[in-house]
Amino acid sequence: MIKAKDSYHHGDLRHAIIEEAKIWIETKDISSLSLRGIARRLGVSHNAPYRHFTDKESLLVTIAEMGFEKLKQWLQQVLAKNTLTPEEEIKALGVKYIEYAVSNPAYYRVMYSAYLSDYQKYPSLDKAAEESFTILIETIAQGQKAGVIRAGDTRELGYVCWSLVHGVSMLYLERQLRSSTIESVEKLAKLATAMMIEGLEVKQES
Amino acid sequence: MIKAKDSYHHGDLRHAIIEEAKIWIETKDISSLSLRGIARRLGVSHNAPYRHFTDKESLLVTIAEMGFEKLKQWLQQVLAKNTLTPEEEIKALGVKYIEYAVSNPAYYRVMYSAYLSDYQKYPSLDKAAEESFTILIETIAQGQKAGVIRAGDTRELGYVCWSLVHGVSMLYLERQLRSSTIESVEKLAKLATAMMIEGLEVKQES
DNA sequence: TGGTATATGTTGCTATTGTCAACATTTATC
DNA sequence: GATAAATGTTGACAATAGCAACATATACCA
Repeated sequence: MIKAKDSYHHGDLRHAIIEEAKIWIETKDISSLSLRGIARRLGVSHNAPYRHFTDKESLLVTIAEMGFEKLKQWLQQVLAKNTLTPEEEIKALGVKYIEYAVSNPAYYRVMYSAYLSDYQKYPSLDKAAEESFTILIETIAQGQKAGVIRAGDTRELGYVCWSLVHGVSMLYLERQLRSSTIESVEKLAKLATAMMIEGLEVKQES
Repeated sequence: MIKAKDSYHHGDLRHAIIEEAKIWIETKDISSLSLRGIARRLGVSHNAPYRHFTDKESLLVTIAEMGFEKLKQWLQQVLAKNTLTPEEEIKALGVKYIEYAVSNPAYYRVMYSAYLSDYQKYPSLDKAAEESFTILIETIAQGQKAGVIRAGDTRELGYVCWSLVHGVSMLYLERQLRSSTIESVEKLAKLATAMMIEGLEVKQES
């Protein structure tokens, strides 16, 4: 979205900056992202972005927050079905999580890219991240209450699940999984979550 | 290691640069790393590092390679015991992997920090990464041969294990696991690998 | 309707960085 | 001991983040 040549005001610069940043991060990478570069592409002056974001980091924080918001929505879609057992739900959440990361690489990279290691500095970002994690935690807790998921610190079990899907997502996005396609990640996601569930289930005495 | 004030040559600048970079990445973060900053701290001119590294990326590549070398050594220590069952071995590899990441944050961050997404560009780095992964793969393959680990694409099973331990490592290093200490990660590592093994084991008919 | 405050954009500046080229000094080699 | 190679320095340029001062459009209010 380039500024109309003759108008002084862009009209929706804030939004345009965010979109352009997402495209940049998706097609190039986050480390090369520059506010001036974005401004140039949008046909505005090099300082125009500073009217909408106090600095580069604040743009990234905004994008990360949007990303967590969207992730939360994706995960909530899984729960909305309301026809799944707790185990199926956890599995479906895991698969959905990876699908989200694969489908929204720019968001996911910003959310977890070490550029924002200090989440504490941004309470609203911290809250957004925690809220999407809470969806998983509560589902696990329900499974525990129903007696189908192993007892133990719910948050810790949640960390294990989260680590798994985060690992798959990151390794895929950073191209560490050799010659992997979207389809093969999808397959990997199903395998990984299926295996994880076995570790989560209550064991029968044999 | 600062240069002796009166000597023209540093003596071991290449090594000093690497060490300084590791300290920087450990105490600050990778995105703020600068060659000029390192040179300044070492008391040499801003261009001295270019006699040892063609550019900033090549320094990072060197560090990443060293990191994979060291990781390989850590993992091989587990196999060296030679007293474990395949399942125990896989579990121990997972725990060791996370211990490595936690104990060598600078290495681990450089190895997986998205600054080097193009591993293909650096064959020796690519090779080093693949070699440490191979240790896991071969252990899983042995377990499959022994009939204790589930059948299936060995590499894919390896990806699942790797994703899990990578996820734990990254989330810890990027401070996403709230109020977690080294001890709590250690505990998390054991739980995660124990759960993973249950997903890997061959199922008895019940 | 007109006038002023506010939001939004621009221009120009400084400091920092990566990197190149040219030059200096030391060390190695024959 | 002379010359080549390795290592370090100085000085440049371009790009970037971000500040300050200024310009223009828009919103709002009497």
